[in-house]
Amino acid sequence: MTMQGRKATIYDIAKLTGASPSTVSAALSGAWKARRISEQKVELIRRIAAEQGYSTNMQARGLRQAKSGLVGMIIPVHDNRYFASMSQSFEAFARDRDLVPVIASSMRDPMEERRIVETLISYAVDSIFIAGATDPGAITDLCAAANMRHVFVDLPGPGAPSVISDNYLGARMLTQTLLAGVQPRRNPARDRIYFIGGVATDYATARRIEGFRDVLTEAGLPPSPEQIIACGYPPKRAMQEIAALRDRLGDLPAGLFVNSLTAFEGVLGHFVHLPPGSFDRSIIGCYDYDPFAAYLQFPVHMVRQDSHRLIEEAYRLIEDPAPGITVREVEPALIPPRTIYAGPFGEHG
Amino acid sequence: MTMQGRKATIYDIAKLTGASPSTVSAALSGAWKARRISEQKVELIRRIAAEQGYSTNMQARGLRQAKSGLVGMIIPVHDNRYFASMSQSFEAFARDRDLVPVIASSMRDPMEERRIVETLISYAVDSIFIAGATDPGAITDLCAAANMRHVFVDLPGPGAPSVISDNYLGARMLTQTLLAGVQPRRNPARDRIYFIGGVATDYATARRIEGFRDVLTEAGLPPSPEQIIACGYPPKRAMQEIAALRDRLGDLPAGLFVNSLTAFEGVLGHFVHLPPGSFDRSIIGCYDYDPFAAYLQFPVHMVRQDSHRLIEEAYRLIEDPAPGITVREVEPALIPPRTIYAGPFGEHG
DNA sequence: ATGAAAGCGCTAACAA
DNA sequence: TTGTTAGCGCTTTCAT
Repeated sequence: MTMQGRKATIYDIAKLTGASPSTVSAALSGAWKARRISEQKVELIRRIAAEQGYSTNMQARGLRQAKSGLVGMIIPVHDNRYFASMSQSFEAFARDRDLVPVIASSMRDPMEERRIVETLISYAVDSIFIAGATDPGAITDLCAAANMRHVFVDLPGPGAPSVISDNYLGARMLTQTLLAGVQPRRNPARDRIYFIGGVATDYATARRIEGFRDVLTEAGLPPSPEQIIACGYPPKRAMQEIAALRDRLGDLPAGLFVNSLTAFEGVLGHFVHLPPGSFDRSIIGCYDYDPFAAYLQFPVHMVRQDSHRLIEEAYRLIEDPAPGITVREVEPALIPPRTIYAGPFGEHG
Repeated sequence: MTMQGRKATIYDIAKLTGASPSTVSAALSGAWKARRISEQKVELIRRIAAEQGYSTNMQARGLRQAKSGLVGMIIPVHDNRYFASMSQSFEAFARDRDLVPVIASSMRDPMEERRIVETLISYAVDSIFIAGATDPGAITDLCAAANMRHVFVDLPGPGAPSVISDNYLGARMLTQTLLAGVQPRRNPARDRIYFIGGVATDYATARRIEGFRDVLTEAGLPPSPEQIIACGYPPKRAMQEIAALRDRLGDLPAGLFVNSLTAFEGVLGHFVHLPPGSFDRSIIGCYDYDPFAAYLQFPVHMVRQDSHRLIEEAYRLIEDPAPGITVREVEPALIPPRTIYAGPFGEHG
């Protein structure tokens, strides 16, 4: 054990072991069978390197090999159960491949999104996973110019493979469930199901609205435009909108399809001020799952997207790209109220 | 707009603009006042660079400057509201400094923790933030050997500055609140407050147990050992333990101090099977805040640790290190039941 | 079975 | 005001 100032390099180890830098490099990087270095020497080099606290300078290796050992992912926000579990899976699969994950959040800002992609390219990441992109076209352009492999998760992008969850199916399932549970009170406006949250031009939201609309239409209850309140993702907006809706209706609607956890947070922010029992005549659903939302004061039907499989498939698509632009769909699951689902990392805390 | 195979380098731009590589470098890196390059030339270089889709190769720059522009952080898990909001803040502050955050989760595995530190060192990150370390000593050793600046968040480490939240105070506040709310039923064992979750040897948990114990002792109710169930963080363990406890007592205890969100998830997993009304005679508290936990079927008193300030202070300590080993404490806040708190990123979704 | 040397793309001294 | 050159630490031919 030595060391003080500078970090040890292969030259230091070379000097200490009497081998050449290239031998040290090969011994330490595992490329030593090909070079047929004696096991003895490898042992010695390994020992001395460990003693010196040597570790490969990844910037140098990366520069030389024109790759970094990093993988990038862009998510809208960290502080959201859906994306947080994506991060967890992304990291796990990255580790399996000895890659270091770099996860950045865009706050759903297209400008920020592009900045992040440029940064990741600068760092020569292996590939980029883009979840919940707001401007997939721009991203593909940037990546194409830099010859960067990328995959879209959660919404399809042009010119790159995508793995998305079946939003149409999920929305249908949730809407059907809500529909089966509405308790009419002879108040036409109130007795409808409302859709709240998300951005209507976002792919995922658009597909969910389609599912929502189709199920209602098939039931002979085609939704009017004011039933679809795509007020964005920020909690505050959803809070304002649900308050306004309740004002208009004089009550909560018979059914509520909340389109994201963040919108649901806002809805909850409003509910908090309501007297208990206010929800008895409403049925609530949320697209996306949160364990704590499973046991609220009122039952909540949730759709759980399988973020783990989403990421797994995304890695697959990146690693052996099929010819043409692939779009792979993963089925979401309906989680009944009061159900705690333990994810793939449930053993940890 | 050109480009096909290789990415453009400063040499390409140099050739295209008739300037030298170093001029191009200076023009593009912003170091050009010092070099007094004519604005004209800078403009030209900028334009051509943009046209060529040039972007700095950060591995090369990093190798040359012996730093990478990356900052590392280690958290136990991504999928947890407390650590997820830390990530969000960590990223925001990193961006302010033009640094790229690399966030890795250790799953509270000391081995993994060390592996991550080594990896981050290999990538020459600027500094490392360690949240919820399980083996701070080992981390400091590794960092010291590599001369790596680091800061402990959430628990104090040896040989490096730390910024922690005042766990003792938070636990006192929460315990006092619970104590004030217990509804005795003349059943000595049941009428007590139980502490569940966490690892007794972890710093944070230890401090919280102290606070818990002290408040109870001051109230003339010194806790017996079986009142403190430090069964770890995994939800499943907490679920088993709360079930066992309920078996022993024949009922839920009068008060429950849940020591983390993950343990709380487990507790909830048990509660789900209980008939409604089971909680009317229990008062529940949770150390750490989750917006969805604010509106459960039963009221929950929560302690919100100010992760944003924690991270802010940590950056401060890293950037101008005070002489000696600093430990800075940040006060947590008690959040009453049914309160939705909007964090610093509440505008986003 | 091993060593010498070139070069990845950049920046920083040093010249001019 | 700008150009030349060395070198960051590594991998990789090419010799031997």
